[in-house]
Amino acid sequence: MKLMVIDGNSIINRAYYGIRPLSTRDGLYTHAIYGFLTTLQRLKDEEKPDALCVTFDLHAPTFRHKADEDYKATRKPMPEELRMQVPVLKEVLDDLNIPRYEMAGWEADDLIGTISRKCEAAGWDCVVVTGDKDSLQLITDHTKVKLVTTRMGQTTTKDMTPETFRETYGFDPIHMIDLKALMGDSSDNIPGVPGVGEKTATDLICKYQSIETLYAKLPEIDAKPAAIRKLTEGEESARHSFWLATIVTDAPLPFDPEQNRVQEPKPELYDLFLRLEFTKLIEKWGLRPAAGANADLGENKKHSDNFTVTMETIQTQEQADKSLALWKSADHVAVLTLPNLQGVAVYCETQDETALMSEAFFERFSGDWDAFLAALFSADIQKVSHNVKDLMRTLLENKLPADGFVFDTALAAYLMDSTQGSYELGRLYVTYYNTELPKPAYLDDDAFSLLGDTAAAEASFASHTTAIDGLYETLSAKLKGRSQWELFQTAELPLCRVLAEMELAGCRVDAKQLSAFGDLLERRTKELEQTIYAQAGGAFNINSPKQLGTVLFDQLQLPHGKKTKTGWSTNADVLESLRPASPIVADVLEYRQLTKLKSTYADGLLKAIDPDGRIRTSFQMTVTATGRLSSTEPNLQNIPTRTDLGSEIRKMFVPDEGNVLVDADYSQIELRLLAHIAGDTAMQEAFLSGSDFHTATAAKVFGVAPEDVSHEMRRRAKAVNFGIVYGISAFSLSQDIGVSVAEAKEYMESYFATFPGVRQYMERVVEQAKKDGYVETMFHRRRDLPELTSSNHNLRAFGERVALNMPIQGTAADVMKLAMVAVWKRLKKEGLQARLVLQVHDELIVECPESEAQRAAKLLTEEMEGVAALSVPLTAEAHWGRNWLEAKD
DNA sequence: AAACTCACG
DNA sequence: ACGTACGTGAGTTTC
Repeated sequence: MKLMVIDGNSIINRAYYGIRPLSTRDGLYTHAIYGFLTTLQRLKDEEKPDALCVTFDLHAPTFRHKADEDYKATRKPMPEELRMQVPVLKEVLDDLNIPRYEMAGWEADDLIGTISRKCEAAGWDCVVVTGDKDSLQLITDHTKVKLVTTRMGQTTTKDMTPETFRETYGFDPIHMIDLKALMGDSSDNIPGVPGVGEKTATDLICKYQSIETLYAKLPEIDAKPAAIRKLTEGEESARHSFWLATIVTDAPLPFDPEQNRVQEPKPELYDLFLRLEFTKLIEKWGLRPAAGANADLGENKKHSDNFTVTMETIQTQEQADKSLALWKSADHVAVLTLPNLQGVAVYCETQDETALMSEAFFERFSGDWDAFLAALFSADIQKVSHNVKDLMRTLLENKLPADGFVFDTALAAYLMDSTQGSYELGRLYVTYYNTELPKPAYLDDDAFSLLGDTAAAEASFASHTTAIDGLYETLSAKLKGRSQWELFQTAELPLCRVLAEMELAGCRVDAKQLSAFGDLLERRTKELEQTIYAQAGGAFNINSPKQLGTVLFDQLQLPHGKKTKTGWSTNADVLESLRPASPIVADVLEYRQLTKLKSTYADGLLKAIDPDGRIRTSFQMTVTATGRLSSTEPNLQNIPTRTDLGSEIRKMFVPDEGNVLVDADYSQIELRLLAHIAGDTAMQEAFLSGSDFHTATAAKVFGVAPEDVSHEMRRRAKAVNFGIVYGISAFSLSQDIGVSVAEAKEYMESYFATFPGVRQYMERVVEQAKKDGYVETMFHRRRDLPELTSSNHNLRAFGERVALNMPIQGTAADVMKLAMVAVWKRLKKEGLQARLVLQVHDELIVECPESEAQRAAKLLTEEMEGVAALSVPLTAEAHWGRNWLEAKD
């Protein structure tokens, strides 16, 4: 039989610092609890204990068995965001039916010690889970310690048994106490012997096992005279420390392992998890609502627990016509569709029911399906849906209208919190109403699998549609309250149509050229491979960082730089610095470049070409935390351009016969926005003067005339400019431009002296963000920053950098979105054949007949420059050509 | 699934 | 004392 006892304080602490903050919408932080639970699950899977319990420290002000003056005084107080999670975690453990032990005056360590001994006495094995190395003294043949460590947000455990302990430390576990007695432990306020550190102490314990033996033999031991003197003087302290370091194993704790057998959770756990918004865990652990539970949580009665939806299946043309007429007169309807438009559900408040219609699904619709869809998706009916862009693309693919959309619940939820990650309808429902929706059975790609349970599919389909209607009301009110309605109306929502058309249009790619280029890369790769093997003295997988590391650092003995979690880094930065050390390095770098081009771009893009020769990406509207778009399957926003060989790929992006690609990009939009937002007049003047901005910066920062700015000066000034936008640190800047940290610091000082408004802005924005808990763009796009209140230094520093960067990057994203909508409208209005095909953050690409090129270019720059009036010129440049590379200039 | 690397703005 | 720039997506290897 095996019992696992968990040091609750230790594990929740690690979880707290190891995971980025999560909180429920009413402000309860939950990440430490979440982390605790995932760790718990892992430990259970790993150990499969028969019994399980958790201990906690109880910091009662009364009696302390180790009544030292300021015991634990050096330990920092628990941060508030963690403290608030502890009682909730205890609640969770209670609902999980996991016993917890805490006793006033006793530390968790002492309880754990006692529990482990009582287990042994009862003939059980014991596993102690903690991050605290003090507990290692408890290790015996029947008690092992699972040491939990968190590095870079990754939690790993190490099993410490008598054997592994001896391997690591060189003495028996019980002498851990003696070690502590000598070296002390500042976090536990154990003084140890002054002047004796970890190394001396370890040596002594390895030799003499215990302080008893050590002091008995002190006169004759083999050590430096200084050490012997320190030991003599520190003897009393050592004995006192020994007592302090000894974990109590006989605390007056009634304990029987049998009483801690693993049990099923209580039904109440479900509601608790709902309150904590742990929907993922509910699903993963297969929790079900307690029978008869009443969740009195919805703000909106219709959307409270287990709401029932009234549904009607429309089958005849006559019924459809009647409904269509009603929907036209309604304020709005909520709509969802089945895959491939095989069915729709429409919720209309005036009907107070959800109409289900289907071409081939539930009850078959006997009327004209396409005509019905065309009527429903015309401008005559105002519709609310979820993921409108995708629906529009499907509609347009089917040559149906895609008009009259007035709201998108996914986009609205994204504006509410851009760091959520998932905007699935069921999740939103839990977030905003604390209520779960039925599983979305209707979303199954394999349509026929639904036939098995049509009723469930119908119910979930209908309830999701009804849910959209409720969320429309809730979210639109919230957006208005946050001044985000305009951003939603003018940028996000109209962009759906623009993007749907862009995705549908796609980009023509010359498959023949691309595959020829792939072959070229292949041949060159093969050659390099042989050269590298020859230099390495044998074949290995160059693509494996691990194997490459072995070759470079072990076999060839090249100096290693940074390390990663698993070994020495072999990234381009490191290899670049190793170039002079061996010719193999240059070959590896080239090999990397070639294989990247081959697999990601040559092969990757070839696979993505549709039969008509065009590549169709998906633009994601709800992914980035800053408001930018992203592009997937394939990603067309990271097509190479920085090297000559990489640029070859851009030549493969071509227009149709007789057409050209027009490429327009904003010139330094982020820095211009910084000049405007920060209100730095010196920076504004630099832009108004119209000269090259990085050169102008260099001239000012280095105090020379603009014509005397060298290449290197401009390069460094440029790096500082970028660094500022990212929330710079002197260290990173020095890394980036390859100068000393001191020198980088000087540049920054001189930069801030040149542009004092920028420094003021940086201070202002962070201060404001700490006050508000979020930052926002000029157009009120918002990003929550719970990191700023973290007690974790790194996390907080990250939050501060984000606070600096997001308003800049985010405003640039807003500007571009507005420009895209403006360009799209103007192209429509002027009746050009030109159509938008790509967006790459600050760049727009249009395909049009050669005859339209001039007009399209002019139109693009006008609209792009016209969307915002700033204190500096907002400029865009356009060029065109017979491929993407040519069109860049 | 996670880690590493690298392509882009 | 610590760790080190913002935002993405994809291919490959390894566990």
